[in-house]
Amino acid sequence: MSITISYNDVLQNFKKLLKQNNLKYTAQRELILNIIYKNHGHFTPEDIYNLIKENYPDIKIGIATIYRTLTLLEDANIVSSISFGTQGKKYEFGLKEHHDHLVCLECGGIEEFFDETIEKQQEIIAKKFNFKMTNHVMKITGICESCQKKK
Amino acid sequence: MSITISYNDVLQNFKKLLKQNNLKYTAQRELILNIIYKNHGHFTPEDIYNLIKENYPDIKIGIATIYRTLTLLEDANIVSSISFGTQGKKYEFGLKEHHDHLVCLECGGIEEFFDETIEKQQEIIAKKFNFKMTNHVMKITGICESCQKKK
DNA sequence: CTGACTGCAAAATCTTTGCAAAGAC
DNA sequence: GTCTTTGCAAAGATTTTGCAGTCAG
Repeated sequence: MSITISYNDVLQNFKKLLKQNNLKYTAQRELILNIIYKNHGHFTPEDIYNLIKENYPDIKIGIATIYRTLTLLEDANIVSSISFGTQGKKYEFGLKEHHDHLVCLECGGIEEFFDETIEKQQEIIAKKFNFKMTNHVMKITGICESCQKKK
Repeated sequence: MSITISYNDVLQNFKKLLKQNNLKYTAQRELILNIIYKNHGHFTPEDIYNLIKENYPDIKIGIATIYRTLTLLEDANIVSSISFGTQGKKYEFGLKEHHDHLVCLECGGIEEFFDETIEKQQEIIAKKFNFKMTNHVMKITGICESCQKKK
């Protein structure tokens, strides 16, 4: 479903990108990327902040840096975000194009899926409206299997 | 594509619903429903607030009432909302189930579409994951036809 | 060195809440 | 009259920004 890229490659790519844009490679930026890459999952900026505080108590970091870095990483198509209305966004490693989400209303868990039919159909729709598609989001909300069983 | 319901029917339905839930029919609630129904389109709470201020200068209303009423109307499945990350939500008349959206990044305009293939595929996916779907959102972002022409 | 980056705290957004006064029934 | 609703302003929650000090290259 998706090609696995080693962290080393990801990091090299990130460094190259920073250099190309006259940006600097810093411990904070690396750490944020590292956390998103290694903890496969979906994180709010606060999640990432807390994870860094817990696991790297020596590193000084502010929440603003998390936001700034996530914006940077998203612009660079290294991470992507999924929005939760008023309750903010969650970020994950990789490009949004590659999959969509099933979001559980009960536990907040997220499952991912990729569906060729939906991908293709989106392109057909965009074409029909002469719409130049740059992105798309598909989110199915409901109750996940394990939360259904709990009851 | 959708059945047209007269405003009178909508209003009667709303009144009945209020009564059933021991809620009161007020000028503010009616006005908010009215605006969403008559101005076919997508509105932020602030849009609605401004429209009321402009068109009904005699009515006193606070932004909190708009939020409270929109929540009420959404719970009652009379209006639905579409989320824009940090930048809040837009509300429109009618149920979300009936269509999805094409959102222009340039002008912020929204076009609606309904696609049978996508609707069905969503159900297939939910079933595959044993996921009890209660709702879904599909949003295609990009540049709309008229904004492409402007350049 | 120089300009980019950072943390901090303050500001900006958007939304919700507490409360006394007003209004629906 | 009773109980809900309202407007207001204050509080929350999340995100962004200004700035002086720090750090990468």
